[in-house]
Amino acid sequence: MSNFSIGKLAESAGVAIDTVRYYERNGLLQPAGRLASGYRRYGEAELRRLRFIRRAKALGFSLEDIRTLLELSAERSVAKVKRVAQLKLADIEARIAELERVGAGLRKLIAACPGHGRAEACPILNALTDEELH
Amino acid sequence: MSNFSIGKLAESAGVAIDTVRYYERNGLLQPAGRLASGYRRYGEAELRRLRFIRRAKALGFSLEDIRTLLELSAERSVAKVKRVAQLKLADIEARIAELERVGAGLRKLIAACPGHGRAEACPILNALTDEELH
DNA sequence: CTAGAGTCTAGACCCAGGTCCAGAGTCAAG
DNA sequence: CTTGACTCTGGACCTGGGTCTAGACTCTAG
Repeated sequence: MSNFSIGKLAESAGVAIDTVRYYERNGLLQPAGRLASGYRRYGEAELRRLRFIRRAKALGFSLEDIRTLLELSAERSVAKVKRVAQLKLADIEARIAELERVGAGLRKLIAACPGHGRAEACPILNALTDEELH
Repeated sequence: MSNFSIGKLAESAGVAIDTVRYYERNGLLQPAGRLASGYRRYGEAELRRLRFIRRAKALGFSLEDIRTLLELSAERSVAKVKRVAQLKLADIEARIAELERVGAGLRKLIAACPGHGRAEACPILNALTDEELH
């Protein structure tokens, strides 16, 4: 262990090989060490870092956010990490609120639609056609 | 009224001129009538249609969805319109649920983070680094 | 008539986050 | 040694919903 190819790394972390190279190009992973042949070699540290990225993505962070988190993690800035997480949470909550708003509008229209009859009686079509919408 | 340029149409509907042409290219608007000069000319019907598109977008429909809605609207299929709306609502609700899940995870980590001290004591960093995350 | 505003087209470019490709070189098993 | 799997590179391509550009033409107010 602790000395494996990009294929093994990718498989262990559950991402595609191209993704690993993409992350390297974009500064999320340090440039990997190379064999004489030019093949990349990885150790446990890179695997941990790649898994960190995958988990952060699952928590809703963008790759840009994750670059920041990795820096903060390296400098062990707990306060800043917490702040970044709070901003991301606020962002997620805002997106939920917007979807709730839109969903509520749609739900109301659906409830009022008989589902048959004249198009003019369909509140959904009317909402899309009429002048006022919220 | 009922005979205006693309600029007037775009302004009346609250979209950009390029967007009007983009919609035409992508089948959301019928190819417009033309003057001898090649300039597009529009009437009230196109304005209504463009506003329909704008409102549907505000309700969370994709342009693909809207193409469908416009067809259904033309054939006055109230039942199908309602079905499309229900599918979209289900989609929105699923997105909300996913964001709720992610937000809850993040909120828990933030609440448990003291915001200072050793990096090892930061549950956010730990969650990103440790083996298990749901 | 002229200046300035409006419009035309095809096609490039933007965002994020990858994915895929060709052509060449390398590694490991048998 | 051979064969098949693996890896390398740079660059093109993808999604969705537009946005912008260049260069040419047209329309309108004064």
